[in-house]
Amino acid sequence: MDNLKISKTKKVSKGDILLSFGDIATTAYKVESGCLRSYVIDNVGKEHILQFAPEDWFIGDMDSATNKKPSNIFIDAIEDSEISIISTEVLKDFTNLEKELLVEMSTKLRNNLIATNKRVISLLSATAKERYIEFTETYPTLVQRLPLKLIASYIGITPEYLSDLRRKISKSQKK
Amino acid sequence: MDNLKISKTKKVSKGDILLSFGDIATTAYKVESGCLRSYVIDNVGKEHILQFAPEDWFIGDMDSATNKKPSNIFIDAIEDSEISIISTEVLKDFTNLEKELLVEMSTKLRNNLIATNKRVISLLSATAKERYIEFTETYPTLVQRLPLKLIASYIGITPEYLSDLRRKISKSQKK
DNA sequence: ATCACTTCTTAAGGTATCTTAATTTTTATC
DNA sequence: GATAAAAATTAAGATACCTTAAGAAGTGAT
Repeated sequence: MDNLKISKTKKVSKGDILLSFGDIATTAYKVESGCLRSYVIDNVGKEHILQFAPEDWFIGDMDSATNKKPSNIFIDAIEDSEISIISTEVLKDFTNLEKELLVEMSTKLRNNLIATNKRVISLLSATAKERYIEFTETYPTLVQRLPLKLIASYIGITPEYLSDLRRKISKSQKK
Repeated sequence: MDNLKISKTKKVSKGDILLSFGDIATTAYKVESGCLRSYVIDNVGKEHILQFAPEDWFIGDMDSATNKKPSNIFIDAIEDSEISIISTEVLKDFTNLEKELLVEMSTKLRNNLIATNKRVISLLSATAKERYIEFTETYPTLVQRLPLKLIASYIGITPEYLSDLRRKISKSQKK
């Protein structure tokens, strides 16, 4: 289950930017240790996190890599990390790939799509509080590990409001 | 580009339900004419539309079909439609599929994932007004064709508020 | 054409979530 | 271990969007 062409690993420091708005993505990343994230910056300059990628996760801009167009997102390291670099050549055209790799790709794409669909459902139909609780259940280790403001950005609320929610939640649990 | 096992077509009437909450999905649908939609019902009984499927689109519950678990969604016809029924057996395990089919699947999954990611970005970072304008640009034919309340549900707002937004938008264009 | 039904509009008041800003707590650095 | 820097908390006021409700305008069936 690891047939993607992978370079030897590389170390990056917290804060290092691996992909910027406007770049055309030619590589994606597999995180060996540490944590990366992808995010957009909206019209009013605010960041919104699309993905966290801790150990064993992949991260990249599939749209930019597939369609050779300038990226709308940023990818950076939110912890000192060790990463493998993966060429995204394969994404553009699947016809010449080996069968084994195709099976791996399809499986990853399918699972990613299922997860992303769940996130859409959550954003459409759940309150901020519900989304936060979902996040803690889905990513219990990340909740411990990441600063509150990054979690707030991922679930689509401000850090101030998440702080508030946490207080309310812990208050209601004490009874 | 049409190697999925497809039955002969079937006619369904507006309002017919093809998949209900709690069902385990064993089929997906390709729409030949008309339009289907998928949606969830939230904690307070409100519908949220996940997808519209007009002509030539596929629709189904990939999570339920892949993992053989009860669906969280509904699929129904929002117009009288003609559909082809596709077995979702293939989704569970890709290892035994022909290469050609794998290429087709991967491509569809990749494109779907790119589109779904864009929707997440939009829900996280755009206002209701911006999301509506995006929708009109992305699906100009659907805007004409679908009732306002379904569009509102898709972009994550109430029909009353969308009606308001439309008025404001047309007012600002008249100047 | 008429009646029922659904969709759309409009408006008033309400709520979830945001903004701003000041204070406290935690973390990192020399 | 002191100081600076970053993160988290708290609170007050603001706003985007929702709820409710009532009327208007379409749409379909007889």
